[in-house]
This record gives sequence, structure tokens and C-alpha cells, in this order.
Amino acid sequence: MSDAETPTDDAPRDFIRDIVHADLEAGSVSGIVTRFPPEPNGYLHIGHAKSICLNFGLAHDFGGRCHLRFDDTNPLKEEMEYIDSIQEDVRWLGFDWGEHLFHTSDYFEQLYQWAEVLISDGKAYVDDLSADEIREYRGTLKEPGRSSPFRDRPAEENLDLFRKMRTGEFADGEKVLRARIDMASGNINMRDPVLYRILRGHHPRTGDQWCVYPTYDFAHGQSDAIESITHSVCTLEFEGHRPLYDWLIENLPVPTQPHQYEFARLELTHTVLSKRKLIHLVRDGHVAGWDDPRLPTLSGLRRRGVPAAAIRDFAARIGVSKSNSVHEIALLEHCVRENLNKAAERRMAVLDPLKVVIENYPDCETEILEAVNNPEDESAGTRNVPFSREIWIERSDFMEDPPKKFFRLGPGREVRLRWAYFITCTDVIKDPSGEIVELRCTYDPATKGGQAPDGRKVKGTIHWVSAPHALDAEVRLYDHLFARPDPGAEGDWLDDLAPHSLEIRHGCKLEPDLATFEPGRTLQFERQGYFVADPDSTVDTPVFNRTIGLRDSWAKIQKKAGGK
RNA sequence: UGGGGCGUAGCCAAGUGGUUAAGGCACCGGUUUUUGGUACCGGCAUUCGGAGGUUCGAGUCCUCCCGCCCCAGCCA
Repeated sequence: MSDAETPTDDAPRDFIRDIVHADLEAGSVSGIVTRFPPEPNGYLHIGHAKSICLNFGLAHDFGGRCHLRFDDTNPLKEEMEYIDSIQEDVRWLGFDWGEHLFHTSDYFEQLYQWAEVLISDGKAYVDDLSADEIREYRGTLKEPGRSSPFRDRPAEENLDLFRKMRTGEFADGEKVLRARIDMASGNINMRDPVLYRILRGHHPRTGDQWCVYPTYDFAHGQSDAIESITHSVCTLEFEGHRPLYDWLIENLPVPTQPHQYEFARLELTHTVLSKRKLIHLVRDGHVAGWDDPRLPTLSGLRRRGVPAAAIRDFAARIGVSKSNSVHEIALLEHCVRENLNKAAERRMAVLDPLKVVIENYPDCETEILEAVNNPEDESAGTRNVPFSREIWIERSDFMEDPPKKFFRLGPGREVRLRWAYFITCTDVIKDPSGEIVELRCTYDPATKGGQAPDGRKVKGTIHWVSAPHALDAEVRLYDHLFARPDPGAEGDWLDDLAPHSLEIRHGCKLEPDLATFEPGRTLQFERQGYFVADPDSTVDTPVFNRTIGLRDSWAKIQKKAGGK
């Protein structure tokens, strides 16, 4: 057994890996080959990421390979745009298919030939029944189906008809090719499933070369066999198709014998993962596009600032099983915070500015203070932060009549300005309407850097930005797309869209060096959360997206106090 | 009431008949802290959907029952 096959303590363990391990040990396969087979009819989302991590992870863990295969058997739904975005997303997630990029459409000729084999063997026939009639004849869940009057057509006639289907002698939907299996099967998928249909759509890769297209059932397993896939891993809803998958592999002269295994697809709270619903959100303008940072699409998560490594970690933690389960989005958020805590440099940003004038600080003077970039990573170094007489602080960091548990600024109270000085509030200035417009404070020159030589302690540390040096920015505060964990559980799912999933703040005050942050770079705004520079940024106004807020135990305390 | 699956804590999830039912998230306490962040420590299932049975011994085996999910596209 090679190292790659030896499970280690931190290697993920699940029933699929157990099967692979057993297969390798028993010698039923000599190496493993998996595949990720998306249909290019939409953008990839975090549910696909689970499958990608599983398939590529399996290949990696057991020293095999994983193919990227576009399952492009339906020209009516598939587009080049999706083929491109899918490759970009898989790469971004951190996986590499090397030379192994395939398309089911690469196999159309072979698949067609195998269909003829089935016909010659009397195991498939051309049916003239309409779609509606086929449905009627199929029976129901509790009643067996009935045979089509065309079921016993001689092989020669079927072959002739099928060839004519290919050469375009029939209209769309006029005829189909069906497997001849068992119309009385308890498994409806075995009641003579359709193998080929006539479709005159322009295929993104084969153009107008074909007018007959294989169905998923006829294409998938055979494509697996062509590519020597050993473990064809798919989601639970295909479980009932496995007997058909096996039947086709057994009845066709395919080069290898792949096997299908099924696992539960990912479900997440506070969002939707169905392609239909995601398309609806995009097309109806509920979000700004496929890469809207509120969407669970990989492009949306990327723009939101979620690191690929956090998604991989999430996939590893949720495991792989066969029970339908809904994961709390809090676990994903935990993975994001854990990753970013180590990786993101810190900066100060004031999102809801309140002016503070430090009365005993010399006018027109600017000091350069040193701030640590990341206390979790010494190699991130330090930076210079300008300090002056007028600064901005967060409005929520001041209370005129604070409760005793409030550690921030209040009249007569002293706090530490992060990396700067202790200041004490001496006066509160209000406008005629009574709104606080400015604070007057004094600072203690001896506390430079944030330490008092006399050893006196201060309960709170707040962030700030020097007013004359501040950079004005737009900050987009994102929250869960859906207010309830299970959108649509009661009533229309669209009614559960959270009313404030995006709050845009203008005139936020940032440390000056943030002007040059390239889009996609993540950072932490101290005491607030993780943010990422958005591609909408311009030279004049940088734009930052909130990826996720920091844990906020003060908010929890307040909530508890208020809830009494 | 055809066929196929699944039921272990609030949410996931190990467990493959033999000491006190892993682990993570969430939650609740506490320690540390120049982020009310992080880190660290502690707490959190006398019981595995239910009832019987087999066994010296059952979450694991058997029987029955209950609940949930998937399948009646010429979608994948």
C-alpha cells in the first residue's frame, strides 16, 4: 500500500473513501479515477463545491486522477458562458484537472454506435408514441406500465428508423429510442427509459452536426466507461437510476466497468441552492448578477471575499453521508473567520463616523504611529498610521449615558485609541436638534503607543482614523440573503428574502493606505469584520465588501439585557 | 399504499456486537488579551426514531411499527 492509500488521522473518512479503500485492497481496481460532471447550464455554487472537493479529493488522497467533464447532452439549455465560468470556478477552488478535460459531446459518435448495438441485440427500439402517450403508458407509482405498440418492432426496422432519426428525417419529438427492459418494473426508471430524442438545437460545441441527442441515462455511464472512471460519484436522487446505469454497462461492449455511488447533496440554511431558484434571483433582479456577494455561487462567494481554502475546509468538515441534511451557515462562517483571522491584515476603518477633537493636541501636527498588521502573523509586519488633532471614531463607540458594562467612550471616561493614545472625553457637542455632532477630548502624551507608564488600565480600545488623512470609501455590508433559515418552508420562498441583506454606507473613513488595495484582497477592519476590496472600486472611491462580521459578544450582552 | 434511500445532541457527524456513545459548529461558563476579536480551559446524549426479540453483552444482529426524502422529463 502506498502512502497515498494509507489513511492518516487527519485525512477525511467517509463511506465513499471506505469503499475506495476496500476496492483498492481487494484489487477490484488498480487505481482510482473520478470525475466532476457539471451540466453547463448555470453557475457553480457551494453545493457543487462539495462534489468537487469530494471527487478531486478522492483522486488526490488515493493517488488517482479526477476528470472535468461537461455533461452537455441538452443543447437547449447549455451555453458557452457557463462552460467558461465553470472552469474558472473549479480552478479558483484550487483544483486542477490537467489534461483531463472532456465533454460528453466528444463521445456522441461512440454513443450512437452503442445505441445501434443495443438495437441489433433487440434491447432497444424506436417508439412512435408521443411524449404524452409515453407518460400514459408508463403507468404510475403503484400500477405497472403497458407496452408500447411499437415495442416489438424487428431489429432491422428499428435500425433503419434510428438511422433516419439521425439523418433528420423526422421532426423533433416524433420518435425516440427506448431501452427494452421491463414495463412492469417497480423502478419506474427501468420501464423502457428513453435513450435518444430528436432535438434541433444549436449545440455549443457540436453546432448543428447532430439532431439526435442521448439522454443523461444513456450518456453518463458510458462516458464514465470511456474515461475509465472507477468510482462515479453522484447525488442521492440518482440512486434509482443505478440499476439502469448497471444494465447499460452490462449490455454494451464498453471498455471498462465503472460503478456509481451516491451521497447527499449539500443544503445550507439562509440560502437556496437550487439552480432554478438561483436563476430566478438573477433574472428577476433580486440580486445584481451571478457574482452578487449574497449568492452562494462560487463567483458570488469569491466576490464576497470568502477564501477558496475556507470552502475546502467547510467541505472537509461537513463530511459525506447519505442522509439528507441541512447545514447551518454558521459553520461556513466559522471556516471563513478561522481562515481570515490568520490570513487577513488588519486596518482601521470607521463606518459610521463621529468627529473627535483632541483639544490638548497641537494644531496642524501629524504624527506617524506604528501599527501591527496582523497579531496572528508576525511576518505581516507593521505599517505607519497618521495621527492628528482631529480624528473619526465609530458613533457606536460613544454613549452619553453609558451603562456600567459599556467599556467604550462616555463623558469623563478614558479609552485607548488603538496603537495611539489614551483619550478622555471632556465635552459633547450637539446640533440644535440634539444630535451629537462632535466630541471634545484630551489625550495623555505619556500613553503613546497605547501603554500607560503609570500602569493604569483602561477597559476599552477603540479604532479611529485621522480626519485630515482619511480616505472616503463606500462599504457594502452584506448579510444573509434570506431572513429565515429555511426559505419557503412556509409560503413563498421569495417572501423570505431578507429586506436588508445589503446595506451600502457612503463616506466611510479609512486609513489612507487602503487606496491602493487591489480588488480581491481581503483584510480585517479591526473590531468589525473581514472585508474585501471590490472590483467596483475606483481611484476616487474604493469599495469594500463585508465578507463576515467578527464575533460580537457585546451585541450578545446587549441583546440579552434588552430581551429581559 | 410499487421501487429506492435515510433516521445518533439545536445543526452536522464518527461508530462495522465488548471498557465511561469520537469530533466539529452552535450554545453556556471561565482565563488571557492594546480588536468586547483570537487563543486557551470547562460544561453540553445514562442514550442512539419507537416497541419487542436474539445475546453474558446491542447504536451496531432479527421482527414489527413510526417519520422523512427521491423516482411517474423526450432535464441532469
